[in-house]
Amino acid sequence: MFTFMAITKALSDQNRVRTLMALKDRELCVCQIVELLELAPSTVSKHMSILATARLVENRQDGRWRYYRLSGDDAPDEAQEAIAWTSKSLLKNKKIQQDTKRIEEILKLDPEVLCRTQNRA
Amino acid sequence: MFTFMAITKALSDQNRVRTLMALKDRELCVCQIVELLELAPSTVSKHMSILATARLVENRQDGRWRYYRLSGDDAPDEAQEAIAWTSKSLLKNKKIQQDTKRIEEILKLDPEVLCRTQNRA
DNA sequence: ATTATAATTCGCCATATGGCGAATTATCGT
DNA sequence: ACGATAATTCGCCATATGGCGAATTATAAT
Repeated sequence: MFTFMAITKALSDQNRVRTLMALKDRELCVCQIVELLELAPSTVSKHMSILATARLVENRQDGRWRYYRLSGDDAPDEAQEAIAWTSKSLLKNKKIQQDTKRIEEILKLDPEVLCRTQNRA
Repeated sequence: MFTFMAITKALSDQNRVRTLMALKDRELCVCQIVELLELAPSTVSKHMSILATARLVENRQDGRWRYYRLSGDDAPDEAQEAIAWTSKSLLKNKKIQQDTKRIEEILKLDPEVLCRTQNRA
């Protein structure tokens, strides 16, 4: 029950769902997600930790960057099925498709340059 | 997106999820759900309206009683799949199984008597 | 070593949410 | 018609949540 509720709570915020869908075909580092959602890095970080606690995403560290990706076979069945259900439900969604296009633009940018401007007060 | 978020928000509360699972094999009137969750009728009513807005449940009126049931084929695919995913995820869950037993007891009681005590201040 | 910087953690604020009881609405039984 | 009553709506309160900026941590580059 705890696992299941962690998943539904994680999915109950639109920005977290957008993030999850953004990770469908690729991994992204935090500053790329910041760019997509247009939120403060601290906010995105909190969102990612909620998604990670629900086992919907995993991450790897590469130097100063941390890359997030959708969880794979090692995640609980509930989480994998949640991802599948979410993907299926939102595949044709307009906002998600817009995000996909936006991500393509973001990926063209140099991450060095992208992050540079975000973390300053 | 709005439809999807309505569903995930509806599922993000444990009492609403318990209610949904309680409706798996039968319809229940509000006072029976009150008895199961041990919440005030007004609280349960609010929960039911959130579930109904998400199209996860439907209801019919029978005199003074209103019976809620899981949505069927007329509900959006997303809702039907949400119900299926939730059921599958929680089928073996202990708390849900306890609820099922409790409901069997509640169904033995006369609804007239059951409701009588609930709505008084 | 020192500086720069990607990400997280912390402290705070505004709003959303879940809970209750009182009041209201609608239906049933007399 | 009138009182009883199942359910909802309303008004309120306490807590949870999502947001930000400042401070902290950890790594990279000089």
